[in-house]
Amino acid sequence: MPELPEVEVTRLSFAGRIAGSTVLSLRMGKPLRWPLGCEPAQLAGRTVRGVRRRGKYLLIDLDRGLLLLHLGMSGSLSFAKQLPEPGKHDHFEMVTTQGSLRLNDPRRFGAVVYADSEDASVACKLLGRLGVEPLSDDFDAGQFHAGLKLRRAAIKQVLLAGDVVVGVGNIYASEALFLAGIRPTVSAARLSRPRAARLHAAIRDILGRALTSGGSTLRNFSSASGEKGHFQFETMVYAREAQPCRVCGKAIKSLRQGQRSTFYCPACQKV
DNA sequence: CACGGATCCTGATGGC
DNA sequence: TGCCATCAGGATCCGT
Repeated sequence: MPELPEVEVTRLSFAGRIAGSTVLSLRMGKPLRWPLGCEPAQLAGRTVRGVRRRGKYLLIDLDRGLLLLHLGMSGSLSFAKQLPEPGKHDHFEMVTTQGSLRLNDPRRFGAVVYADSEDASVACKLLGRLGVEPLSDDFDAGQFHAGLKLRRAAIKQVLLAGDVVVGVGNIYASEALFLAGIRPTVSAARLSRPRAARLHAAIRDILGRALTSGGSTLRNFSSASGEKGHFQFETMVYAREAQPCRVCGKAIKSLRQGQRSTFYCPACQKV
């Protein structure tokens, strides 16, 4: 569910409310993708300084150490002064003096990992290979083009890999490529500079607009304060197979790339 | 070493 | 509240 916009919407929905709190207790449910990496009780008494985002990771800074949270495919957070009784898919909960933060993640592809610092090996392993932040000033069209030139794989898969640019998942990869008029199967290395520049602009545009719309809620995504996203109503190609293109009217097609479905307009998107 | 595939897990959906 | 196959927003690891 969560790509960059959903993760950022989540962050914005609780960062201000949890900042400055003191951790009272931590509870882990069924195993997530990786072990927590410390004894839960060890974190009691620490202060929450704030919440940052890097790619699709949320970084909860403590006065000593930090927690790295990933929502995987099906994760969502809730933060409230009082939360209802935990359900079967609630696998992490941190009670603080200002409220409780809970991860609900049916598929358990998500993760909560403690690191002593961002330089600790666990953190480096998870964050070290991440590409540039697409909504930051560091995301430069020229450098993006140079990065793509080194990759022969299909542009859609290079976007998903996250080592050139982070945060673009399966929905927004299809959407950005539609906006840029680029067929998802084109080799990244073969994109001309102007086409790479169009894609650069399209990624910023699509992620920015999705963020403004509160993200996409396909199944059950909501922010940590329970707000649903509504960008799913604005998609041009994603999950619209056989429906008419909103621009030219031709039927949207789908294909599989690396076990993921891709959607595109055969007329608007050029090889 | 860049790439493609298998893999982790549960739930929803649709065909039979 | 049938059974089975397929698919789902991610990303790491492994073999080539």
